Formats: sequence, structure tokens, C-alpha cells
Amino acid sequence: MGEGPTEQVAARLHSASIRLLRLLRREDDSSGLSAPRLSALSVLVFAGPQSLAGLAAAEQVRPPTMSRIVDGLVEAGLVTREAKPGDRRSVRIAATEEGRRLLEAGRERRVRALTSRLARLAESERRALTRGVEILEQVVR
Amino acid sequence: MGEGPTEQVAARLHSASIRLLRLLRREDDSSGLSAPRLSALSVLVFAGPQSLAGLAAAEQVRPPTMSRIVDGLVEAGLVTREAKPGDRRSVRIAATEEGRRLLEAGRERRVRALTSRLARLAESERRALTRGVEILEQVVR
DNA sequence: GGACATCGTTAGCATGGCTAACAATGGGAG
DNA sequence: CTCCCATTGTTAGCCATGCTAACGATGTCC
Repeated sequence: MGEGPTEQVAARLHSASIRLLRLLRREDDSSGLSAPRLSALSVLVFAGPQSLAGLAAAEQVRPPTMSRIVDGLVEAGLVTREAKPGDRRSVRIAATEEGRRLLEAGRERRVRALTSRLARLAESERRALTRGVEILEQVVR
Repeated sequence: MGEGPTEQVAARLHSASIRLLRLLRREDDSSGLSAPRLSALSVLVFAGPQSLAGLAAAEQVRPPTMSRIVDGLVEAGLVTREAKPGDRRSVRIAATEEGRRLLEAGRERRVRALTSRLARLAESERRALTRGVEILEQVVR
């Protein structure tokens, strides 16, 4: 049965990741944005401008759902939606400068909260964690 | 400005965790439960029976929101809601056996998906990742 | 140029988020 | 014991977010 050591570390990594993001999510309250809007904005900032379909796929929601999330972000001035030059069916959605700033401020709050936790570790532990993160990056690529 | 190595590893861990859970979330479709219901059920299974307020706090939502999520879980037969013996204001919410089974099946799909990714790593990398996970567990505790 | 494919939006529904207000119970202070 | 207040959860009512179905507009291909 599935109880090898690889499966065990998978289960523990899964659980720890959930806990980590649950902790950091508390920092998002002050952003004034809902989780779906914040997450969509984050894709636009870090992965660049997207079509609606691309953004919906990245967020694992259906296009009509994403269309309304984008409505809200446009109204808030955090995102622009313009017709794509070569294909007028499609739409190019991009973060505005204000959107970038707002997202970056939120990300910094999250990273700061995590940094203060990592600061309690011993130096050797931080090194080992860094190595683990490098491997994790490879896993999720 | 804040650009020390601890902050860098915090930022990378943050980003990698988001990507990881985004990947694994795809396994949840077949559960037939929405994300909020699945997440609330998960708390009940892994942390044991809870009051409504406790469950709401764990999920970082307000009590009325959690009350309706519990309604849905009760209707689906995955959870029971009963008056607490010593204090009839309070309720005790607990997962049913069926709830436990459903949650465990979903968790296994997620862990299996992650395991198959970890299987591609070299043995030394898996060891280093395991060490990193141990430290991460300490960080989120 | 006409059939079909693709992309996004609209419509309409269920669920999930909130605050405000309420009912019920519990727990003292006097 | 009684009254006042705190605590707990639900109800009501709003808006946002998830879906499918259906549609309009545009692109593509024969």
C-alpha cells in the first residue's frame, strides 16, 4: 500500500503548505480586495498581461466568472481591458501601475510576516530550508 | 531596503507554496464539494469536533458564513450538528464517518499527485526536501 | 462566401462572503 | 432570586463569486 517515504513527505509538505498559506492569508485583510481579485491581479503582475481565457485557466475558474472579476478590478482602476490588436475577439488584460503597487504592498506584508517567523530559526536551519525551497521550486515548475 | 537572504527565501517559499497548492487543487474537482465546504470538513476531520465559532475562526470567516457552510455539509450527510451538553447555546460540529471517508479520498488524490512529482527527484534531493519540510513544519506550528 | 471554430459576454441560478439584528442561554451583582 | 449583561448561534438581506446555457462578434478555412 502507499506508505513509502516519498508519500509521507508529500503528505507532510501538503499539510505544511496549507498551514503556511492560511497563516499568511491573514495579512490580506488590509488590502481591501477579495481573495479572487487579489489572486487574479497577482497573475497579471507576475505572469504579465493575459487573455481572459488564459487568466481564467490560471485561476481555475470558468471564463464568465473571470469576466466579472475583471469587471471589478477595472472599476477599481487596478487593471485595464483592451481589445487585442490582431484579433478583435480576444482581449488583453493588464495590471495598471496602481494595481502593481497594491499587489506588491500586500505581497510585502505576507513576506514580512513569513520573514519574521524564519528569523527564529538557527542559521543552519535556514540554510537547509533554502535548499528545500530550491527543490520545491523545481517540483512545482 | 529589506533584501536580506532570509527575506529572499521567505519570498521564494511563499511563491512556491502558492504554486504547489494551485497544482494540487485540480485534484479536488472529483470530490463534488466546493472549496469552502472541503476546507471546513478538513478542519473537522483533522482537528476534531469544533464549536461554530471555533470553526469560523479556523477558516477565517464570520460565524454566519460558517453556519451556512455547515448547513450544506449537514444536508450532504458529511457532518453532524448537535447541542453541546454543558452549554446549550453552543453547538458541537463533527464529521460523520462518510465525511471522513470523502475527505480522506480527496486528500489521497492530492498526495498521490504530489508523490508522483516527488518521484522524479534524485534520492539526495528527496532527503534535502524532507529536511526542509521538517523545518517548515516548525515554522508553521 | 458560407459553415464552423473561437472568444468573450449576458442571463440566471446556487453558494459563499459580509453586517445588522435577533433569540436563546449562561453568569454574575445585588 | 432577579435582573442585567455577555456569549453563542441563527436569520435577514445585501453583494461577490462559482457554475451552465445561450448568444454575438470575430476569425478561419474550404
